[in-house]
Amino acid sequence: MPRTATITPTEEDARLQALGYRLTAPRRAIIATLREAGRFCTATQLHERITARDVGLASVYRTLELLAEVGLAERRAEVGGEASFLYCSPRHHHHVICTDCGTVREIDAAFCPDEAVTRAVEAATDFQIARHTMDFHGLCADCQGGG
Amino acid sequence: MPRTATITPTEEDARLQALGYRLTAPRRAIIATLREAGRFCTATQLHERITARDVGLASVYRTLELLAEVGLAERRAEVGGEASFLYCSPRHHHHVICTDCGTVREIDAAFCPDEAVTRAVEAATDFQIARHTMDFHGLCADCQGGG
DNA sequence: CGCTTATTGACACAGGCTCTCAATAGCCGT
DNA sequence: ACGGCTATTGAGAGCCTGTGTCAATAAGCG
Ligand SMILES: [Mn+2]
Ligand SMILES: [Mn+2]
Ligand SMILES: [Zn+2]
Ligand SMILES: [Zn+2]
Repeated sequence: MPRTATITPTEEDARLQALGYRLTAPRRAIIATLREAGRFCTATQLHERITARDVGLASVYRTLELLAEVGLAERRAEVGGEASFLYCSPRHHHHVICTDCGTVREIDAAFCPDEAVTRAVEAATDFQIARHTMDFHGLCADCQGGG
Repeated sequence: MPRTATITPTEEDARLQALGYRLTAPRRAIIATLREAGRFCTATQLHERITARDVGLASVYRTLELLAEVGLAERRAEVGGEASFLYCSPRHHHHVICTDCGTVREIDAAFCPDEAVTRAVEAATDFQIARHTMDFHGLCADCQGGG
């Protein structure tokens, strides 16, 4: 029996480690906070939100940069010049984004465009398609009620 | 017969005008340059590229902001904090983006996800889907040859 | 062809993001 | 478990993108 609660490394943590990056407390905090947010977050927002430990703002930026590089986060341009980041699970997936409250939910590859579509695009463009993105925008269940 | 070459307002120019915005020389230059680039461009890049007239950098920023607002451009976050803009035609369309040289080509709505897919996403998520985005990434014809 | 006023360009300025560097803490080998 | 190597961190200075201000200009309209 484990004496103390074993800190189970999440799947994302493991991925970072596999790529040779050190699994540090600040990184864990940032990743967890971003994942639990379930929406696009700015570095400042995450920095304010992390309370368990004193994480420097520069480290938040550095980690977000790293996550985007590795594919665990998606960077988006925000009006006002401040970038936003969304947590992305390691698996291929797509997004459903609420246009009202900003909530994001992942949907799995079952909804991917048919292989035939990709072939058709290749035929029409002479591109050699390697990957795709697809997002759906609309109102989440909570935001459909009120005006 | 026209004595001088009539400057035909492009479809985008007309759209701006219809929305009550004035069709100025700087705006035309910026739009034309962005459209002809056929790729994501930063404000600085566009500013350097516009030679026909002396356009202020602030005006480039303002126009790009306007275009994004109206739907004639798509804003993207770039590594390094500088935002990039891609010209987007007024019609609904999707993108094929070269992962090597950055060239972007539009493909039309014929490749849209089937209506049934959108319905399935709605059923799976309880969202009310209003619109979607879909981009394909791969190598353009020119970039497939060499390594 | 003038009048009205949206738009421009220059420049000052704000704030997001990065760089530097000494201190800290993962990770590995023992 | 312990110690060493070095990636990583946090603080703060500094850079650079992007915005606000304002007088001058020009688009649109009668
Ligand atoms: Mn995702
Ligand atoms: Mn487009
Ligand atoms: Zn919502
Ligand atoms: Zn290419």
